[in-house]
Amino acid sequence: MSFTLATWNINSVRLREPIVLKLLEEEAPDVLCLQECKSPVEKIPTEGFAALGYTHMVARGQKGYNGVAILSKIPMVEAASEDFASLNHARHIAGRLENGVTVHNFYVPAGGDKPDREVNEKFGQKLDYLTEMRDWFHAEKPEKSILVGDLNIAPREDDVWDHKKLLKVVSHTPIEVEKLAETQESGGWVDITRQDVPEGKLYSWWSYRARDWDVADKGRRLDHVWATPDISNAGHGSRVLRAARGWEKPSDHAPVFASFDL
DNA sequence: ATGCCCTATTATATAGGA
Repeated sequence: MSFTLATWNINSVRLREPIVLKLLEEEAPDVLCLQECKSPVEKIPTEGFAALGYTHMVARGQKGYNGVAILSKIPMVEAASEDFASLNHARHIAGRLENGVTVHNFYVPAGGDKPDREVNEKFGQKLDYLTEMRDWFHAEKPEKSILVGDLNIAPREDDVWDHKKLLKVVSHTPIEVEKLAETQESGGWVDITRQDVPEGKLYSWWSYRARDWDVADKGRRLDHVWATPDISNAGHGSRVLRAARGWEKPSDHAPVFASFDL
């Protein structure tokens, strides 16, 4: 079977219910992974999603911060939920689809301002979170799996608007890029987005602070779609729905899509 | 690279985002 999946940091699923519905109506991915829902699970507005055919959901939530959810048209059961780095944060949920594919949805800690764990505890937590992800996937040896989410790291030079200017900015520092590579290698994960779009600038996030995000185009590719090697060849059709960054009351992230023919 | 920003909170300033 073939299915399409999207990942989107929504920055409040309740405030942005209208544009979640717009995405589901207009693009109709089979599976939508959301991050930064900023809502307890019981307050996620599921009725409208279900009315569009997204009758399955697995989620973790907390009040005000973090929160991850997977909405699916395909029957799905909860497969895992880890609290890496013991932060007591809702940053990971995994679902197993009826077709046998496991989908991991992550919201990796942003890491604060200064890229130095001695002066910025949050940066240390980000590195520790990635280390524990790495070790977990090393033990888990994932198969027939997809990993998506806001990983809060733009690894490649062409994943940011200016590589040199961002070398000391959290999200693109060499230590984070190396950590992300370790995590990716431990699970054998293939970057599906860059498998499909191997060349050129590609972003999924543009700051709210830029006066004209579209013209300035100072973006970063923080949102990722990975897959295990046994299904990576089935991945295709990757794209960033940049237009969604310009929708009414937008998230600062745009959805990233990929399809799999299995 | 900072920032003319944005969100949730038993809110009315603060913490967090990246």
